[in-house]
Order: sequence, then structure tokens, then C-alpha cells
Amino acid sequence: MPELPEVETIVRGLNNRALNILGARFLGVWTDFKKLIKKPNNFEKFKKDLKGKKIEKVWRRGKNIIFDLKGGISLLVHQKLTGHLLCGKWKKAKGQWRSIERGPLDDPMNRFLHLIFYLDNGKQLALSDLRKFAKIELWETDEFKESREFKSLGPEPLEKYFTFEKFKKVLSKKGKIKQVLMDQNVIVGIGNIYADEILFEAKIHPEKDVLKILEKDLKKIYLTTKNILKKAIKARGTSTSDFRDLEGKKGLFGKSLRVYRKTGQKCPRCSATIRRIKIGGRSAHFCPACQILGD
DNA sequence: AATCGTTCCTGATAGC
DNA sequence: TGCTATCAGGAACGAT
Repeated sequence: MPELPEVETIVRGLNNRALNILGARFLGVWTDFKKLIKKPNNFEKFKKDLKGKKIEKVWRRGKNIIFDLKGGISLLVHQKLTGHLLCGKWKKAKGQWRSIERGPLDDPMNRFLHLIFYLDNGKQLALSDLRKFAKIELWETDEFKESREFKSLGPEPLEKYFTFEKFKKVLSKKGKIKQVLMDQNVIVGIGNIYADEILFEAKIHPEKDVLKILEKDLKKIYLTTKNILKKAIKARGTSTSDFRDLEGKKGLFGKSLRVYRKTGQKCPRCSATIRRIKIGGRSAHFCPACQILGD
């Protein structure tokens, strides 16, 4: 599932000069599942509003991909669980846009194409999304930045302003550490994979009550969060299941995972058996010997 | 105001 | 073999 490193990989790809996405204009949109577009909730209006708009900037906030368009409009793409953008090419045939490249289709994970943006530079951006949970929204940029959903997002863990003091402040919230780490209103970008990996590395039990964690352990979680996210970006993300980059390629961080989806295997630190439990309806993987709950 | 449960989806897998 | 049931999982939403 795309978390911060995966979304960052996509955004860096979109900003790659060679792709010429910046400065291109939207020509049209195809979809076989209009419900992906949440705003406006009318697909024809969405198409009309998007047509001819020039891409000025592509950036990321948490797990959201944001295309700032000329004229004070922003296109938001959230890939949710199984969505990923793929860049390909199109050509015109019999008066219609035809995809001549939808990213490598020999990979089953790239076959669930439900939406394609056609650009005026001959490129297309296709959204592959097995579970159709992704969301697409078109906003007035000012309105978006003033919106509740944007303003309530927590700090970016890799930004300079995210100091240990800041981390302690946002984490002064009750609950189990894993759930709090994954709360986008506390910190953005961490999902199930990286929460498990961060807590394993920091040797903290996922169900540990946040308010009971010692300062030295908070510091460990803080440093580990930055460290793991940075390493995962370098590896271009994790592809345990769906994630692919813009070219359809897998990320390499899966090789570095130590507990996520390793139930029953040996802990790489102490050889105890990795366990899986449910926390708030989500699976959590951890080492019962290294990550002690305490009181 | 904060928190909990439900909902959206469908491929993979298990069970019969 | 082929059917049905169960599950994963981010985040918005309604209910409490």
C-alpha cells in the first residue's frame, strides 16, 4: 500500500524533467468507474473543469499527490490501498485517444486501470487500482488549503521543522502507539508497513500506551521514523503487494522489511517467532521477545 | 471533542 | 471441480 516513501517515489517521478509532465496540459479523462472522482461528484463537470489546464507543480502532502494547475486549481490524487499512477503514452486513432503504453502490463498489478488522464505532450497518467478505493478531487487551490482535511493533517516527518520537541507535542495523545503513529492528524505518511517496521527497530510493543512511553524510547521512535522513511525512499518504496512506481517497477524496500508480513518467521535480532495481532482492526507484526509491553 | 464501528472494493485463499 | 465465505486495509463518515 502506498505510504510516504511510495507516494514520494511517484511524486519524484512526476517531477522528473525527462517526462515533461510539468507544463503539460490535460486533454481529457477516461474512466470506467466514475465513483473514483469524489469532487466534483459529476464526472462530466470534472472533465470540463480539468480540460486545458496546465500542470505547474506536482507535490506531496502526507499520502496525497497534488497537481497545482494554472488558474488556481488543484487536482488531488490519493492512492489509498492499492492505487498507483503509471505513466505511459497515447496516440490518436479514429478520432479517439488510444493508449499505446499503459505501463508494463505483464505485471498483473498494473492491469486494474480505472482512470486515464491524457496530456497534450503525448503522455498519459493511468491509475491502476485493484480495490477502487483511490480518490480523485478537483479543488480551487485556496479552498483546498483552507479545507479541514488539509489543515488537520499532522507534520511531515522528514521536514526540518519536525523536531523531537514537535514529535513529543503531537504524540501527547492517548492510545496505542501503533494506532497513534498511523493517525494522519498526528503525523502524516505512516501506514501499516512502516509503523510495524519503525516499532520493531525501536523495540516498542505496538500496543504500548503512548502516555507510558519513556522519553528515551520516544526519542528512539522519533529517530527510527526518520531513518526508516529515508531508507525506504532511497529504495523507491516497498512492493509487498500492489505498489509500483510510475514506470510500473517495484520498489526494493521489501528486502529490508524485518517484521511486516513475517508472521511465524524468526526475529532477525533474537530468533524468537514473529507474531501477528489485531489492533483496531488492523494487523500488527512484532517480535514478542524484543518488543515488550510492560505495564 | 474525541473515539469507536462501519463502509467502500475485489483478488487471493481456505474450506467444503 | 467449483462454489461460497473470509480477509486485507486508508480514511471518511455517522453514531455515541
